[in-house]
Amino acid sequence: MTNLFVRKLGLRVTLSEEDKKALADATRSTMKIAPGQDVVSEGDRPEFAHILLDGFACRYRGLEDGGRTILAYLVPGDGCDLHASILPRMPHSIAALTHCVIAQIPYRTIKELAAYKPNIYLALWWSIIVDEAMLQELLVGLGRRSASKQVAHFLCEVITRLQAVGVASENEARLHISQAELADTAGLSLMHIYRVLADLKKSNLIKVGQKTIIVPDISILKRFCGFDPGYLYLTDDHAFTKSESPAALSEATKAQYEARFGPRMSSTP
Amino acid sequence: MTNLFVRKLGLRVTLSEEDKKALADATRSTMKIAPGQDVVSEGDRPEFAHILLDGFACRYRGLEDGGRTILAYLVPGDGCDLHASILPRMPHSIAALTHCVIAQIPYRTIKELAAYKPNIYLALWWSIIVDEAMLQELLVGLGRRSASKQVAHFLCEVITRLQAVGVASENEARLHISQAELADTAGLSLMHIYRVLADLKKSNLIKVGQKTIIVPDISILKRFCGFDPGYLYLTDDHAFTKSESPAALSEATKAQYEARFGPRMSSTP
DNA sequence: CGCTCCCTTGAAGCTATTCAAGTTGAGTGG
DNA sequence: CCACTCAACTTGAATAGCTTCAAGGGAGCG
Repeated sequence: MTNLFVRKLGLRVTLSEEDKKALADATRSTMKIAPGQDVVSEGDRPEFAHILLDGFACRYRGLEDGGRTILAYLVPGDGCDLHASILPRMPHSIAALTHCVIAQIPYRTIKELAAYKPNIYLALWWSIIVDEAMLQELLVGLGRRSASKQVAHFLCEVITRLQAVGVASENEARLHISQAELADTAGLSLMHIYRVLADLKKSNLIKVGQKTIIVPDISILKRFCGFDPGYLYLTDDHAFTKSESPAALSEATKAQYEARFGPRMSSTP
Repeated sequence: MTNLFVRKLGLRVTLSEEDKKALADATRSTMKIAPGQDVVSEGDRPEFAHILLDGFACRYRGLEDGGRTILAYLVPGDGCDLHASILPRMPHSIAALTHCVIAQIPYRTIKELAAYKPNIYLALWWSIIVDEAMLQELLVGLGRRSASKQVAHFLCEVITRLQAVGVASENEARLHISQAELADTAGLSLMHIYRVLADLKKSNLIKVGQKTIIVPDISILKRFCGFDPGYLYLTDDHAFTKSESPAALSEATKAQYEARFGPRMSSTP
């Protein structure tokens, strides 16, 4: 019944069985996307939110010169465009990097869930915040870290997120990312990425194959680039938020809502 | 009664008089911050949201080596940390760059406003989205644009945002930013920023003074770097969102929810 | 008047890009 | 199963872009 999306949201907010069921229901209708295909394209009018249930995808912006900048990688359980519903058109595209299974949810449903289920509202809020935090981390690294540490840091981030949903093992990880994709992410040229990867390979931090990067020992890579996963909020450091909010807020919000708009049922006699 | 914060939120969502009053009330208590001082520091426990009502500030992350990366500039009317309430501690600092007037709002109040007032909820949502969009734009530029266009683009963004709240004129703009601050934003060295600015100066696109950059003709600068302000959502391109959402949402959502999950009140007899 | 912070200047050196070939590997059709 | 093809990876050399180091000048502030 529960899928990776539900599991991921549940990492940061305590969801009731009812919440979980509602989310699982909403993500029931899925579709398959082939590698390289767009799930959503820049300029589309947003109607459905997309949830990546299996595979590996990215959020990117096309550029005038034909290139692209990858803004984020999406791992199973991630929302692709959860918070775009109020926009007149999509500001970025989503592309599948491997074979993907994707659930579609009409934005109406998202809005309903957010409006009536405070825990889900909170969980969605978390997901925006973490998205923004990842962007910030990328930005900080881009300016300040050396290219090889930046690439290593990025790999650590993706691996950590994969581990959080149970898709990567503790020690070794294998990512299906091409060097061209990495170049589009880091804002470096393909050539330079190649040389950076060659260095990392020489230091035995990674192994490289066709569209594949293998990290034999993740903890060593983390030490190399000083990776601190705090900004992903995948652990229970923020537990006080978890305990403070869900039950308390849901009752309070309900009461507040009714105070303002009148009782729900009785308003339509 | 209405201040720049209210005005700014009102750019993207139609606020009722009641909404405006509530927001104006919430931002009544203000404080002054001297240039260079932190308004909020990394690691603080979030209790109050801060709104910049006058002056110029930035959001930044400190680095191990003593440097910093500036993640965003804040202009009058901007929220500094509106959406951080659920975090256990602040992931970044806010610093005043000039003399600033700042309003404090307890996060409880924000949550209440968001819960009771759908328009305010929407307006806050917009502000997160635009924050993220600005980060994305920075990231795209950092990788792909030449240093001088990147700096020019950044200047255009800040000026456009100042114009939106009526703090900058149509033609000329004067920004109180030091070259060191620009360097921390663009992830470039101070020297290089200097040379980039020297180039822009030579092309008569800007004038440079002490902690001051003057743009004599903004439209020329925009043309130079191909600035498209769409991502700031300051115009009425997205007007359909404005009219569709506020009132409609609450009624429609209510009905939809009940159609889907059954009546609420009667489920607990 | 002297201090400090900021902007200005020059030169040397490293980092990343560009251009121009090659090589390898996976998938395809004969 | 083998040749063919295309995409991805590999290599080297030349160049542009950015950084670092070092040092001098000018504006504002006490």
